[in-house]
Amino acid sequence: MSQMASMEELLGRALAEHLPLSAEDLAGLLQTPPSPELGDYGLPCYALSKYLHKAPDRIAEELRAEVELPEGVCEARAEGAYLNFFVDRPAVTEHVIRTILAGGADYGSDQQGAGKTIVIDYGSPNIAKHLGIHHLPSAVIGQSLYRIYEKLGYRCVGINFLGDWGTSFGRLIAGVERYGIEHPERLSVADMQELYVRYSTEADGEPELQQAARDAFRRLEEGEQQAVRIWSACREVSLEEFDRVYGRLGVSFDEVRPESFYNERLRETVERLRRDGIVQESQGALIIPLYEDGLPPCMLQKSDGASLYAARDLPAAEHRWEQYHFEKALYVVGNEQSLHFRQLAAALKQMGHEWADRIKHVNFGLIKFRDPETGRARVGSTRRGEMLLLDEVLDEAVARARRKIEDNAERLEAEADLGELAAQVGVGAVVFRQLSTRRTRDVVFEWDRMLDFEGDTGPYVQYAHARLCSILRKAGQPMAADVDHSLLALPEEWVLVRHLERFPRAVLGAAQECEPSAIASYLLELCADFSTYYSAGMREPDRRVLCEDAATRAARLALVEAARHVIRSGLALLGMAAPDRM
RNA sequence: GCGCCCGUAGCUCAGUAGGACAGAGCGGCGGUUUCCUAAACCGCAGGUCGCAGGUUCGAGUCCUGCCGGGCGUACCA
Repeated sequence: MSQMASMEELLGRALAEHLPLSAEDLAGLLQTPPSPELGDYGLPCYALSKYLHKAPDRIAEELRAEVELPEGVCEARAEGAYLNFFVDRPAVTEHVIRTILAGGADYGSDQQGAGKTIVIDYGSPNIAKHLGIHHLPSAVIGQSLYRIYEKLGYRCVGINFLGDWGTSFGRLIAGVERYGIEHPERLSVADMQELYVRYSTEADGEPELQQAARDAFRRLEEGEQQAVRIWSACREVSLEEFDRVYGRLGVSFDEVRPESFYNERLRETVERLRRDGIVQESQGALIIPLYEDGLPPCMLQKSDGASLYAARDLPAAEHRWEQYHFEKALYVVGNEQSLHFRQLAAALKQMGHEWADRIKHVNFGLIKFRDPETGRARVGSTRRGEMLLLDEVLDEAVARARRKIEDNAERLEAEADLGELAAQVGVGAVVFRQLSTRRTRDVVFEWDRMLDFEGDTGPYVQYAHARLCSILRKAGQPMAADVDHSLLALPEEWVLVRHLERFPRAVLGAAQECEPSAIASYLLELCADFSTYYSAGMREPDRRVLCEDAATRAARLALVEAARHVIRSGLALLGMAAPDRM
């Protein structure tokens, strides 16, 4: 959808007539003054003085006199070293609101990704274990990036790369055999986890048991029937649980691809690497030396011949390339694996894959827990019982949301809405909390913080949306086809319009940085502006959306409708529901 | 030792390709509900932007060094 040139572009072109810079560069220099009284757009002239060899405030003054104001701009003022522009607010307001209402859910969309594919690897849990709170970041960041890139026109492929292969499954198999479990298919995930811990504990300091586990994994790799039977039973049970929990979070995938899928290819890959002289044997293990890249070697096989996860990532990456010829392949995986992904890219490069640099590790901070004794934060461990289940956290969030909703039950239309609404708000709080902070920061888990519904939270945004919906319901009239936008003259209304105008840029920024928190921050600010506007109408009936004057009311309703669209779209980009009432 | 991430108000965090006086939420104090949903709004208090240099007309933002925390660093993923 081609839109009219933005105000920045128009101003950039006008300024370029008088300056030795391109219209694009000048448009980029424009910023929004700290307060609306100063102007709507501002150009800092400091940087220009090195081209013009004049004092910045003189440049501002001279430009003010010279520049021919483009249509829609009504005044330019020199303010010290800044040249500030005042736009024709009704015209901009009309343009912004019309664009949003015409585009609907498409507002903020872009065609930059047309014809391009982005592969996103997220989720990626290990089977035979519950999904814990530490699985939250990858799942929701990945899902949000998926939606953000999709909005920009990319074809996205979400892949859940299941950890179903590796030495740890040797212990599980050995455990089933050792403890005489006859029907492994009847084990629950909890049973498997317990079995794993039991065996690991027992094997501690027992070389025979450790050896038995290694043997079991080797038997699995060799395709021995009993090992395969136990392992695949465990996988089935795990998959069911993953489906359910990811479903609660609103997370889904296009492909659920187990690591074991690459078992065959792995052999071929290793053979090929041997032929090409890329791998070396070292201390009985198989490695790809990466000294030239300043990295430790990438280890493919242990000295007992069992494969390592790095070995599985190579054929998986090649396979993804063959399937999709991706523009980018994102791996939404924690900080702690940053070395692994640098090795992966370097190894692929050595294998001659030019596309290796299209791989991007979208890292995120760890979820940590406060040690009750030392007071210090550190990564949780299953052994210390610090494994918090994703299910538990969501259950608690939904329960709290439910209580809150019951306090305001009169707002609901039907009893039946309660369960679903509680889920939308409770889960929304958890998802938003994760996505509201820049992804690389570590976070210390705290119940009250994770489940907060007030202040800078998901429910705050959802609440603003519900209020907007409520106004529209109460209006009880269809959206007027033609409204007089000049009636939106309140300062708070102008602030809102400027904010709505920024949404497309927020989406582009979030995509560029792979940073969903940019959307979350945007929404919080937008909703704060709306809440201020809304509350101003509490005291003064004239300032309400549903005011006396019919024409003003119609114009304000259009603004409300536009804001509702944007909040709804923003929440969708975060993978959150936008309930109509709460 | 080396690598990656982080270090902004008591706490949790924003700070847009270096630019107009460092912002928000929580917590604290004080207000707001005959009024479009108070999961809200308004006001007050609170900051040597880890430290020291450097680049620049200008640095929370860029460079170097150091300090503090986290996570990695060949047979886990």
